[in-house]
Amino acid sequence: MTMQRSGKRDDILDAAGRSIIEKGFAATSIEEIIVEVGITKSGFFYHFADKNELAKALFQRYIEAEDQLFDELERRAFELNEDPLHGFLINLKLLAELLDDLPNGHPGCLIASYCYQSQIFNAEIRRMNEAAILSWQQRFRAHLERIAAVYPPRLNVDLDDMAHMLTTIVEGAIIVARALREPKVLPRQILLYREFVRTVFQP
Amino acid sequence: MTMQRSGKRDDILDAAGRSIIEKGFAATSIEEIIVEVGITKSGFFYHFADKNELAKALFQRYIEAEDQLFDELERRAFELNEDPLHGFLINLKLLAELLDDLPNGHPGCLIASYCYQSQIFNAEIRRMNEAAILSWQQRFRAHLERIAAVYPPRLNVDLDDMAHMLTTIVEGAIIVARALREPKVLPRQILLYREFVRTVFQP
DNA sequence: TGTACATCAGTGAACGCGCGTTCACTGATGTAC
DNA sequence: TGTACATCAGTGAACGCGCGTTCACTGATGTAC
Repeated sequence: MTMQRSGKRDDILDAAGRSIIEKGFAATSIEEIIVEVGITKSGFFYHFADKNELAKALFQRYIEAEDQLFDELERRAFELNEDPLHGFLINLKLLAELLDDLPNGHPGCLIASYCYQSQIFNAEIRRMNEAAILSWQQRFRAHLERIAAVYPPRLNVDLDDMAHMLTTIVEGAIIVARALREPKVLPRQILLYREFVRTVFQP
Repeated sequence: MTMQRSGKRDDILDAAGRSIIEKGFAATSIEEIIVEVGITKSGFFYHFADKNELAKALFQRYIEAEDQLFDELERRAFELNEDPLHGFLINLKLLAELLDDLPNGHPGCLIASYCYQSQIFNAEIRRMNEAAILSWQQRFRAHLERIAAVYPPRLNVDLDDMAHMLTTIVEGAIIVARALREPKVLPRQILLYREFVRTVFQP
């Protein structure tokens, strides 16, 4: 009989993630995390060398989850059809539906949350933040290029800007949705972006 | 000979604003503010009852400046023409140019910065945040309604969503621009939104 | 014009609390021989 | 199978520092009579 994985490390990451999204990293104390998880402070420092290591681990875990999620959505979107435009439009629809279901807005918040407190993190985390946004940019840009090869754009728009626009809208809509306490803003903005993409490319 | 206004209060607000946008509110200490301004800690507490009052005053000052700025841009955009669509397109162009010039991204950041640390502020500040976003929403929505009355939209889009989209894009683009250290993202995204508006309404 | 008082814009010293971090130790489980 | 040692996942107590806040006081300017 093998020992059950205790998973306290993951519990710490869960609790920290929730709190950081609510209050920011600086305002989230190790004390409150360990109370929620049910360990002592020394238990925390067994898992993480310092508070910055916690931020890093949380960010890594989040980016991996996000990448897997995008992969999965793409897979489902292109499963039953091969047209790049149609597939991307389905992809966006699925993304909107997913973010509609998620209760507290999706974790994408972390990027913005970190971004607004960048000076308290070390350079490594700032590089990770940059890399994450660039990888999404490239992912979206690849879609748009495949589309443009088949459907010449009817407007003179820059594909890089179009790709950045999706990241921009997701991050921005999370802020607006939180500030207004209207979670629907996020899926609705994604669907509006979808209309824009359709208008640009559809004959 | 009247005494020159010392303006230490404004100095405090300036220094605090800069630091909060860099590091967030919780990570900005009163200590570092007073060092930058050149007063003692007690001097700080002469001007503000506590740290939350500082946040509130900063936010108020920022919202007033932002409103005046939008008023001014509208005035200039509609000075030489009366067409609602043409005027709004000029308005967006002016906004993009303005944000292109501003060195550190515009202060719009504060909204997002506060939003991501909302739990450390009191309800009053959260209400102010909500009110600010709603007032922009109404401002943009009024433009779009005037446009739609003259130019029936060629796409089936919701005007509320279209209005929210501008706020969304500004807030989101600030994040992307900061994370990538590419300030041009902000003006470019606004111009892309402008293309969208043009496409929706222009015959 | 002189005096008394009020206000403005702070100073200086002290406070207690909570924070992140350290360090020596421990009890339960795993591994080698 | 028993024993010795190693590792894992923490505990408990203590640390010093910096934070936000308080409070009695002050020197310069403004105002009333």
